[in-house]
Amino acid sequence: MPGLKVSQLAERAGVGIDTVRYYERAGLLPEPPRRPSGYREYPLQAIARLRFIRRAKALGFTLEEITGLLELSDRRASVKAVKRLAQTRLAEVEKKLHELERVRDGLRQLTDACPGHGEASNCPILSALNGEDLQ
Amino acid sequence: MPGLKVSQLAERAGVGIDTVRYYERAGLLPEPPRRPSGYREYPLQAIARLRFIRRAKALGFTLEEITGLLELSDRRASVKAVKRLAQTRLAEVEKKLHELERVRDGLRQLTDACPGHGEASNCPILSALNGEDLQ
DNA sequence: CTTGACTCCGGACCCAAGTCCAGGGTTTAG
DNA sequence: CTAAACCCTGGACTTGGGTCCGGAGTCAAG
Repeated sequence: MPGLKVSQLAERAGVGIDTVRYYERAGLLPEPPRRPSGYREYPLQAIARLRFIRRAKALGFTLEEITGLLELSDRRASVKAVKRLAQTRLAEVEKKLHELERVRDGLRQLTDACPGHGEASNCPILSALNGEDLQ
Repeated sequence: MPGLKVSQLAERAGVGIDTVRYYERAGLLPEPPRRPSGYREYPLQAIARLRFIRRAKALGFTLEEITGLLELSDRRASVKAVKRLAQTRLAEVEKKLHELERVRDGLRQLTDACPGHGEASNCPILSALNGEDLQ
């Protein structure tokens, strides 16, 4: 009883129809068999594959990285490589996190120091952007 | 002694020449006077303005937000509005930070649980992406 | 005066990850 | 049988922040 149409697949996987076709072009989703009319007929596993992609995206993997993950998964290849990919991604996330923490601290310092009224020349935010040190 | 050429301005502000011209088109940098030949001649303040933009970008403001900041600064307008902008940006940063923390925790849990060897079917990372709960 | 470095302009191109469109053909419910 | 709803393709467009290109004009040193 397989034989999902693209819209049914998209529905059940929670993505757009165009996204399904885009993933196919991008090599994340294998080309499904076609009806004589040209309509794509997806097996039920395609749903799982799309959900895999969605979950990986939620963890911040790019489509390129997900392609790698899917290949590893398909080839039943070394768990080592999978773990490496996840660790790499984790390191990136941590780096980004630290950058954002720096930014947050800078903004917090500035907004805390700003009285919220008065002359622009007394605004520490503008002063900082103008390169004057926040003493 | 003002009269910086575009390359001199770009150099001293630490941006590319095309970026200077792009900022002009985008309305962040006022159009400078021209020589009869058409060459732009920048006043020294232009350096400060470009550096302002760089610093604001480092705090994660978009060019659109920076345009607003520059206007407020130019109009010597209410410090209140400046502070509001900074607070909005701070809130966005904090939101993004929390998202990334969630992602980090997810990845960490997965990489910690993964033995790093053995069969793909035992890999908690692939299992999680496949939608099996990490018990 | 010539040469090489600089500048001008408009427009094309880049990245990711889709989204939208037109102009066809197909399927299905009534 | 017909009309609505679906599907096909290829290609253009989106967002943000630039970057690159080509052909033509200009400027400074020797």
